[in-house]
Amino acid sequence: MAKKTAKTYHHGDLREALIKAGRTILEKDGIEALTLRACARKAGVSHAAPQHHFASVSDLLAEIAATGFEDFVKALDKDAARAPSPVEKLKAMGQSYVAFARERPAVYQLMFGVGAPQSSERLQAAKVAAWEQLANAVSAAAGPDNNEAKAMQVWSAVHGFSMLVISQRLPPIINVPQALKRVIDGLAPAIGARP
Amino acid sequence: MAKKTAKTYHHGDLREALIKAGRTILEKDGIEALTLRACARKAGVSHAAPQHHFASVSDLLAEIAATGFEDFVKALDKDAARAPSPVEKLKAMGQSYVAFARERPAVYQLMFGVGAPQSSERLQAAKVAAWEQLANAVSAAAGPDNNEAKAMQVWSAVHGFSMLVISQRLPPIINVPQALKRVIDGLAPAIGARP
DNA sequence: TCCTTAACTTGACATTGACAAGATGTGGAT
DNA sequence: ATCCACATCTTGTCAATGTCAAGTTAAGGA
Repeated sequence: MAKKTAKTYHHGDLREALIKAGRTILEKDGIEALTLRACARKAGVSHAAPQHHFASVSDLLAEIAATGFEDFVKALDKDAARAPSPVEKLKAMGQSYVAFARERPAVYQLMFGVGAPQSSERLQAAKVAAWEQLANAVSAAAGPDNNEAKAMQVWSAVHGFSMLVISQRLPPIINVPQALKRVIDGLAPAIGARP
Repeated sequence: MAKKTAKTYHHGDLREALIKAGRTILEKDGIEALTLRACARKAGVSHAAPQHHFASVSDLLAEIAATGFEDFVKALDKDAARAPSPVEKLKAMGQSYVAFARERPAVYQLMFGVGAPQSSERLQAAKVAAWEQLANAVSAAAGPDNNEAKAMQVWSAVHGFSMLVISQRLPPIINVPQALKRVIDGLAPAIGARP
């Protein structure tokens, strides 16, 4: 206890319990297993109980995606903190980015999937935090000019690589670690950062 | 007639009709409307008719995705043909790539989504064709060294940008055309191509 | 002409998201 | 302290979906 926020009524905090259950299902059995009813079952409540906390399944998915973004930002921060220079920080974040996607493909898919839900205050906040983290790292490494476009360029590279790897769309010829190294090493030059 | 392949039995060619119906639904109403039964309805057959042509819904989606890849390769080829030099061809293909994704987000999502189906001979062939088209363009612009890694770098950049744009994950600050220009202009330098 | 067999239909089942109506318990008002 | 309004949760139901099973239709060779 003490961690929970609401601590209301019967269940204790069904809202957070459902989000946590969903996150567990997502990481264990993939996104196709992530249903409203499965979350309710895992939380030990009836199939219609989530209705009072989430207007639709999309709202629940948004909250689960938000926890994904929160963990994502933490992971990148942690790895960036170890790096000495801004450029090294940027590269470390790139590595961390791809590693997150490869280790939690289902979560990453939910976070960045096309059909993923848009709204949810918590999700919006988490997305903004992720973006600012990236934009700040790029600014630190390359100066403030063309800040957004440069950040988009970096983001596109690591995001595209991650998506291609986890979506299994790569031809078998590809040496993934070698290609990853090339993508990471290309980040700083792309934004005109002095090494 | 004459275009159809099987021309069998009652319907004429239900297999192709279902693929075409699916493609229409996909582009008109998005991927969430693309169901087996909806395709059957659109083709004017009963809900279980597709069973004899596609073992599961995943197999039908794979064939629809294959048509997407086929159109995709055609579109890139067409735009690349207009460009004079290898580097210009590469840039034209990048533009064409992003344009395809933005014009047909649902099709693109089906083609590259994480949950998208893997098998299907036709899909495999179409994917290989797309990859070779890209690899050849990169080779022509940058020479044969590190061919695959360079192609992956280019692919990651345009794919990541496309996915971010169509998944609505961008902060509103972003100037999309400006960011796109930066991504495209970055392709040739990234692979060490002489302009 | 018949008959094997592919193509298609009808009907069914489990699962899902969503809704409605009832049961339950919490916390504040009196 | 008692009671009541209301949030919380349950039970039951509905339409839609993918899949399967069994029956029906028609095509093309024997």
